[in-house]
Amino acid sequence: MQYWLMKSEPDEVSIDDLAAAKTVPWFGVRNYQARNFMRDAMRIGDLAFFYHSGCAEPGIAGICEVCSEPYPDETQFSPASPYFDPKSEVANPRWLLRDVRFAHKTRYVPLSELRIHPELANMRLLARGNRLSITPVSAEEWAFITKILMGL
DNA sequence: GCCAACGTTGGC
DNA sequence: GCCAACGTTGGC
Repeated sequence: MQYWLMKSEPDEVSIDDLAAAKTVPWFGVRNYQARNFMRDAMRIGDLAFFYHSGCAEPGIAGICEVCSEPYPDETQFSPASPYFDPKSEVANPRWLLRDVRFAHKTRYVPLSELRIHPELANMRLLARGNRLSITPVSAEEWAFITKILMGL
């Protein structure tokens, strides 16, 4: 069992959108490292913090659960999509994704609050220059953040 | 809108 | 395989 943090722009898919849809494909990832996490490292049942990025106050908005095996991201083949990749072939898709299922909406924990805690100093999300949209979360970090969520 | 940091591309 | 140029991410 591995833990993750997955970034989504709330204008595109927010935690409320996920709650309404129950399950969504994690489309639009166009970074090989993030793709490899989805393709190779994730397992069904893994839990992830659902993080709002690219908004006024970025932060953790909820928890979701990985609920499918990897399969091709349809948007890579759709010329109308901003995620269209003309170099990807249907027979050999470049971009794979997994479905995630809504688990909980949590208290909103802003990035600025995460940065305060020395316990989270080594969190991948907080590393200087980090741009990965999917990052692993250690069991210790997961437990600490979960405690923060319940404690306040 | 700015810009630091990083990833990708492509010429050599 | 190097690396400069370019594009993107994402916080501020």
